[in-house]
Amino acid sequence: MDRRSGCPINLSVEVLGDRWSLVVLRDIMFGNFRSYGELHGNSLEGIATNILANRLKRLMEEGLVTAAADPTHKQRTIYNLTEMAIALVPVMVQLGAWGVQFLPASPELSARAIALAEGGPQMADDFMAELRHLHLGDPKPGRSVLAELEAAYQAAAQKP
Amino acid sequence: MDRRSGCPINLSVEVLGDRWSLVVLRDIMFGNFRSYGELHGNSLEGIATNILANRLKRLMEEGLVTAAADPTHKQRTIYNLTEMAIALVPVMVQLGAWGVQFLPASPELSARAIALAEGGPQMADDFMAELRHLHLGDPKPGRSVLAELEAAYQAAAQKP
DNA sequence: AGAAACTGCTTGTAAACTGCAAGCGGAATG
DNA sequence: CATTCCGCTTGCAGTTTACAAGCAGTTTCT
Repeated sequence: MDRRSGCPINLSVEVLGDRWSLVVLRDIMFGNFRSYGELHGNSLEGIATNILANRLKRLMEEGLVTAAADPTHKQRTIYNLTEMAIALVPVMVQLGAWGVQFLPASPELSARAIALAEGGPQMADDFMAELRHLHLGDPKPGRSVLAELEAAYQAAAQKP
Repeated sequence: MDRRSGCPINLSVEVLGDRWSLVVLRDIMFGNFRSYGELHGNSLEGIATNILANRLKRLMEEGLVTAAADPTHKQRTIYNLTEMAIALVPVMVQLGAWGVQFLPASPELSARAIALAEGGPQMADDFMAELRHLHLGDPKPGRSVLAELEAAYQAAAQKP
C-alpha cells in the first residue's frame, strides 16, 4: 500500500475517492442491504456486477467491511460494516447535506439527508449506535434512526 | 449532464468522487494556492500537469471554482472558490478527522485536521467567513483560521 | 428425482480515465 | 533579444470503468 502522502484528507480520498465506494457504503448503511444480491438488486444507480464484486473486495481489504456466512443460506455472504465504516456517518451527513443544497437532488431521496442533517450530532450518534447493533452485535438501542429515515422518505414520497 | 440518480450522496460522489478533485480543492482552501503554478509546484502528492489542468476545468464546469485575471501578470489566472466549494468545509473537516483516526496520517499533516475538528462548528464557520473574504471579496473577518492552522502545523512540525 | 430459479460471482471486450514525460506559444525579465 | 516564467497541450502506455454474457454450486418447486 504505497500512499501518495500522509495528509489525512488525501488518505481518505485514496480510500474512498472513486465513483462507487461511497455509494456501496451508503446502500449498506442506509438501505441495510447486506448481501451481494440485495446490493445489486436494489442499486438505484444500477451498479454492474463486476464493479460491485470488486468494490466489496476492496472495501474488505481496506478494513471497512467484513464478510460473514449466513446460517440459513450456505451460499449467501452477509457483509458487515466495521467501526471504521460506521465512523463515516458524519461524512455521509455532510456530503448529503451538501448534495441537497447544491446539486439537483430529487425531493424524495433528499428527505433522509434533510432529516439526518436536522437531527444534528445526537441523531448521528444514535444512528451509529444502531449500526453497531446491526453490524457488530452491540446491544439494541432504544431509538431506530433507520425507521425514522424510512418514515421521512415515505412521507416525502407520498406528497405529489 | 446525465446523472445516475437523484440521491444527494450519489450526486456528491459524481461531482467529487475521483482521485484528485478533493485534493485540489484542499490545496486551494487550506494552502491558499491560487494559480496553476502554485498548485502544481506545491502539490504534496505530485499532481501531473494534464490532470491538474483537466481538474481545474472540470471544477469550473461544475461551478466549484471560477477563473479571474491577475492584474499584475497577464498570463496568470487566479482561481477562486465559489460559495458551493466553500460549503464543503464541513465535509473536509469530517473527512480529515476520519483520516486522522483510521488511516496512517503523518503527525505534522494531521495537526491542521485535529485543530479544525477540535475547533468545532464555530471554527468551521469562521474559516468559511475567511474564505469568503479571500475568494468572494467579502469583508475581512477578525479571526484568521488559516493563520491558526498554519501555527498548529508549525508547532507539530517542530516537535521531533 | 429432475427442472427451474437463486446466489455470488467471473470473463470478454470496448471505452474512458490516469499517470508520466516531453514540448510549446505567449508574456515578462534581464 | 535571449532567457526564464507561465499555463497549459500532446503522445503514449497502463489502469479503471462499463456493459453484456455466462457459469458453478445451492435451494426450491413440481
